Amino acid sequence: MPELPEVETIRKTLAAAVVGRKIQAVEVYLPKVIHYPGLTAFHTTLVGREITGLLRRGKYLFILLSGEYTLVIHLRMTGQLVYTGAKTPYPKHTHVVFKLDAGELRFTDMRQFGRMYLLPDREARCLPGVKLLGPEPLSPAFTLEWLRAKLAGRARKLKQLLLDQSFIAGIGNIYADEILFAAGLHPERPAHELTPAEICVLFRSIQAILKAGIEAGGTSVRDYIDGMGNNGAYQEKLKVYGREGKQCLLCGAPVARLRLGGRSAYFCKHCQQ
DNA sequence: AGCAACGCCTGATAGC
DNA sequence: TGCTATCAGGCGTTGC
Repeated sequence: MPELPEVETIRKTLAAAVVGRKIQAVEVYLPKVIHYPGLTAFHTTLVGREITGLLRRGKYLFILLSGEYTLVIHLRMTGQLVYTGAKTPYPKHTHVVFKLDAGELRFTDMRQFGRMYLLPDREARCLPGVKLLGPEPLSPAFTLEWLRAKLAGRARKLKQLLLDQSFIAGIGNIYADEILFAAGLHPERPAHELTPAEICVLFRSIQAILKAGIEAGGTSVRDYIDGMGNNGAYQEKLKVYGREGKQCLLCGAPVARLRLGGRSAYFCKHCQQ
């Protein structure tokens, strides 16, 4: 599932292929993907525009277009955005195709959760899901002091706080588990219980794990591929996610799993007290 | 306000 | 073999 490192990898790999390309036609096979505007406006607004850049905010991808328009895309669980030659047959679950002056940009999504919004630049930043995002964990806005202040007085469990996009932007289930393992912190620890030293380790772990994920080109554990259709490599570095019952790579104890807010949390009972 | 539960979706897998 | 139940989980919505 595309989290911050995956969306960042898609952004980088796609930018090399599509920036400077012109949109010549758009095909929509699953209209509900287009959340705004209506289908007719979606087509007429896009055709003829040039892709001028790609930005990422949290798990959102912003495709910047000439004339100050932005196509905002959220891939949710199984969305894929791939640049390919026009002759390649459409894979299953291809829902939107942007025909460019060279090649095509295709959106496929098995579970149909992904969404697109086409808006003037100013309004794109005001989308409810975007406006409410917390700080970018790899930006200067994210500091140890900020984290310390935000954790104080929060009774929530650490894992659920890390997954809250209005707290910090871009962390999903896989990296949340890996971050907490790297920090040696139990996923159910109430946020306000952390000592200054633990907050410092958590802060460093958030940045280190996300950076490592980006350097590896993301985690291809199920559906994720980058903008050129290639797998990432971080799945080979996962320490706890998806490893229930297997030996902890630090202490050898079996990796445990518990359910938190309807999703799995993998952790080591010995290393994360 | 803060937080938990639910619905959306298809395919892989487990169990009978 | 073939059926059904369960699970994967981000996020907008709803309700406590």
